[in-house]
Amino acid sequence: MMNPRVSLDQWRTLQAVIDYGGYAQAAKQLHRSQSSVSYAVNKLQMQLSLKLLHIQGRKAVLTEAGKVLLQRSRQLISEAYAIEQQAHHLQQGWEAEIRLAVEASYPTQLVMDALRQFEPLGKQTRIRLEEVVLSGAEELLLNGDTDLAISPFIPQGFFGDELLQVHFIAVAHADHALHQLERNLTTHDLNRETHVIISDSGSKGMDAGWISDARRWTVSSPESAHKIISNGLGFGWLPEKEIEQELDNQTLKILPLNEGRHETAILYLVYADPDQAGPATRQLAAILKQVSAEN
Amino acid sequence: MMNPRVSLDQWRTLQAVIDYGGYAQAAKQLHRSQSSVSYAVNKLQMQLSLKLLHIQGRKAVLTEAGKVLLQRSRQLISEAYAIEQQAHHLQQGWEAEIRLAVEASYPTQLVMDALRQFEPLGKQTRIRLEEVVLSGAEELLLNGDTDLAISPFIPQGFFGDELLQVHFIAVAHADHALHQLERNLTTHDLNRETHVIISDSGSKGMDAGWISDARRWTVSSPESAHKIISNGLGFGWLPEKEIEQELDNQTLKILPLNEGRHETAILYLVYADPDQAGPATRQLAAILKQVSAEN
DNA sequence: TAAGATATATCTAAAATTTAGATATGTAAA
DNA sequence: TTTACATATCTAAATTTTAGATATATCTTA
Repeated sequence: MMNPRVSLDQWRTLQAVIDYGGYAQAAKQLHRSQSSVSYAVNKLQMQLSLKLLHIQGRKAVLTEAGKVLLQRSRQLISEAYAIEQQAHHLQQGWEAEIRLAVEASYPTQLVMDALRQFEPLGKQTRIRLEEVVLSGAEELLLNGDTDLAISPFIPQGFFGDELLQVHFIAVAHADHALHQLERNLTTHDLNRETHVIISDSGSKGMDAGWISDARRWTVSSPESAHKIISNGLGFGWLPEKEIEQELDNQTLKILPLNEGRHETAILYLVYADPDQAGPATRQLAAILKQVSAEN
Repeated sequence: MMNPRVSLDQWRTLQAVIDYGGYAQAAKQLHRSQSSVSYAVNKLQMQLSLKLLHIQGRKAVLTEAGKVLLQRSRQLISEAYAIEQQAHHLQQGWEAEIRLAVEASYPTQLVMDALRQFEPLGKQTRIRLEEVVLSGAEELLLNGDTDLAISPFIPQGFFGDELLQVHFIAVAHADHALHQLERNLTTHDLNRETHVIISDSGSKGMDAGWISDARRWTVSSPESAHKIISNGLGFGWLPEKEIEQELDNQTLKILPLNEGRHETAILYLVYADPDQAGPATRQLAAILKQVSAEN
């Protein structure tokens, strides 16, 4: 097995000799005697059977081998230190990992903004991000497979805060048949065309839209739905924010429905367990609320 | 400054407890007493103010924090060990880095084959690969900026071995004007067409081909030349190996020249200094000769 | 070129850390 | 309940590391 014989302290001492410009200076900085520093470095060189420093005049200078190994040892030391930092964060209750489930209609940009803000505060906390659709978040919450979820509803027995309202608009490509009728559309009109709907990533199979549609395409992400509709292959409800530009330049047009032209989905931030949530989870939750509110 | 307080030995001991299934077993494997192992792990937990193990029944089991930190500490230990390995290789004279300059007309596949063979023998030796053209290798050799070079000639005062002969063939795309004449070509014919030549990556500016060409495109790599010629935008001499397929399927055709239809470039493996070359450099040189000979 | 200042090397005893061995305590299996 | 197994703790011994004193070497400067 791997059994390092050189101690971190020895590497650290070597670094100090170089960084502070000599054995004596290193000794002072490390609050140790010069002979102690000398001992540590000599032992290191002895163990490696390799000279890392040579005395040039009366100054210690790195050999070629010394340069190479010093550089690697710096990484080693900082990794060792980072582990201890993480231990400290864990000791204070910081989680090593947060599992976050995000409903796909929640704007990706906001997730990214939140993670960027969280990162420096996150103290070594990894984020495991899962994108889910509709009841997908609920399923993860019920199974205890996520710590936080952004979901369009709050499952029974859970707590959550409103994060964001997403406005869905019924649209089709400007060239789509539904836009050629030039009158308000009826259910009958819609039933003759391909309806693009987003399927559920959970296993419960709750579908949005009219389940009764004869002709429909089911896709697993809003991006796919968007792409299909933008290509004129069907109609459907898409998040307002995502299609602003296409509405502006008239590639997509709002369907002239009598009702249901707009649908609003409210996205909630749901905790797996608000009491057991650690400080990192709370921190991330706060940031998510903030970026959502700013939006 | 970063000053780890936990020693490698402590992390190593924690690992042993887990890997060998208990304090007693770890002690046996580490040739230490059970109380010594107990002491090391306790000190570790004390220093981190964090429980890493808890006793379940009469067995030591990792806590959640313990799992996270153990995993990271494994990396730490193996990095520490790797540094010592590299020290050993350096001690034996293995170079930390080999700088290799390769003439672009040397087949990339052979470089890759050689590096793949070298890697396990290379003992932590990094390779710095530079692709050069014509006098580029010479310049690096003269400036001491490379250890090994694959070059089309051996600069004054250097030593080298023949590696490979590269056959260049004068070609143009089948649809190219030069192929429509259906007779042997004259210098005059060539001068009316675009000649694609490879420029020099050195600063001396030795160009291959006829410097006198009125119409010529100068490119900095054989790949670019190949691409241009394959697109019918000019003619030029390309390495036989690289265009075998295109000659077979007749996209490229050999120019019916009276002379100079073929040109042979000999590539040499040149040492910056054969006496000072370390074992890794010699090893790599041997592999390069071998893969070149097999070709 | 000699003296003083600066820097590393080495020696020894003291201090600190780590280890082993003995024993205590607690759990699981027979 | 007894036995076997596993970790915890205590103390003294062994080992490692440290400090302080001093030696040796180099650079600076007069």
